[in-house]
Amino acid sequence: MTEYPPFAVTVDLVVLTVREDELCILLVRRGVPPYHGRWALPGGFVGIDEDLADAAARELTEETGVPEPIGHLEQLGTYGTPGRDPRGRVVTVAYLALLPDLPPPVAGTDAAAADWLPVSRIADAELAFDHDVILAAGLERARAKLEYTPLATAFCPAEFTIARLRTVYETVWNRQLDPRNFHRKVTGTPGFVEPAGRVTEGDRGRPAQLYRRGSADLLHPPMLRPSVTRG
Amino acid sequence: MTEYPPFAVTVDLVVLTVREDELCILLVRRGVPPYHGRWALPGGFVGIDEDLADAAARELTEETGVPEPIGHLEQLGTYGTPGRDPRGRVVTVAYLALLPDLPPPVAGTDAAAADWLPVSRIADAELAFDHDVILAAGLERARAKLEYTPLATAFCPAEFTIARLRTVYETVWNRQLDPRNFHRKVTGTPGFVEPAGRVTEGDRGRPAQLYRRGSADLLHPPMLRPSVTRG
DNA sequence: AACCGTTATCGTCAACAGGACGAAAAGTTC
DNA sequence: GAACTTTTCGTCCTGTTGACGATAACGGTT
Repeated sequence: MTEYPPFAVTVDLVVLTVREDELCILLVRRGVPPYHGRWALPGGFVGIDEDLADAAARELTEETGVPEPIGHLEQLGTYGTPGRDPRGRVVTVAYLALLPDLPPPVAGTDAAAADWLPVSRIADAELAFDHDVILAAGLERARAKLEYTPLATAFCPAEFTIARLRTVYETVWNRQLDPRNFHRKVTGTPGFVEPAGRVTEGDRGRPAQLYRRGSADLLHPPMLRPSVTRG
Repeated sequence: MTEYPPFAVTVDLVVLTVREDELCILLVRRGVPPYHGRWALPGGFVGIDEDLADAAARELTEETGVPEPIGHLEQLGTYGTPGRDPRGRVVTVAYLALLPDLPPPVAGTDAAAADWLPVSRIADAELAFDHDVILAAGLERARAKLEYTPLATAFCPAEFTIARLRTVYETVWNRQLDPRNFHRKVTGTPGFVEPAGRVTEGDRGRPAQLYRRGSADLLHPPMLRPSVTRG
């Protein structure tokens, strides 16, 4: 293998959650150069005998403390422009994680701090490396996938109400949805959700039916974003 | 950089086209070990100072002889499971290319032969490395993207008829579509196609209006695949 | 208990989109 | 010219969707 150019390979994570009606991302403040003191996506180098997905899951567990099977983790894209990392030729494989609301994260070894930040308040050029580009790709992927997959359920706990699911859509899409039409559409899409048989208690208003994620992994028909420019 | 594990990075291409009512993929027969004599996706190692997308475009031009701006090229996914390449730890970034029908390719340096093969006739375990998995991902990506993007036009020459676009959909989806409803839907979706002002000549039947690709890169409403199981 | 605010859920109606299919238009082939 | 092929427009009918009224079922207040 000495005949081929040597690269370093990392994984970086776009970890999204919905908390308090805001779409938040897990960021770490870098404790070492380069970009010392800047916010960055959590991530790290891939071991020479480690699978890419395993490395992503390992980093996710390290940063959040949650076991893997919660939420959703998928590959987002790979970024390897020469010069994107001043330490040398580093290719990073970005992963997108969608998680339910969790307790605050713990700082890792290389990170001075780790916290959930609302994506709406992340200014340009605030992030290390090309992480702003990766974040933008993750956001667009998440918004698109809510349309034609049941992945909004990954932002919810195991049992959730239709209203909770609706706030997920409203938060990620930044659009208000009609509660009655949303309820009809979600319960009418086969395999999206299935009733858990229990209801909420203690909240204001009428108790709501609880649901679990259904068996479909593609929505037919899809949940189309409103207010798209049509003819 | 010597402190980090050294990887080799390659690009591999899933190059699809529609020819003679069949979805075809560009494959090369390997002329060197490993997998000597087996069909494989075209690809190669990324230069230490080369961008990933540039490497993909370079390989595409080398194998097909077409300049880049024709068709469509996008990143598909990254595959890096340890052991997928017997030469060592190789991470490959797969790209998906959609091209109009082209003349037969020329064999490259490392390839004994290169040719278009109908995807329907590729048997299991016929491909080198994990290229069968990458091919499956490329096919599914292409099928899905025809639904909500105008990428079917990438399979067509610069000017094309609605009927030509319909055969693209029918071939990629392997489903028959009603010519009248398809015509209404395509011409009614804003930004999908725009008339070129000219008509075909010399064919059988009534001459058809020629169209170019429109300005939209997302279809509203999308072209939904028929015969999906609904309630 | 009576009332009110809040939230969940069901129903109604009109507009629109989409599949099935008839029919006319405009060429080529024999 | 007759037959055939292909494009393009129109019609009918059904199902989906957005706007919104109405009712159900709770907690809190007087």
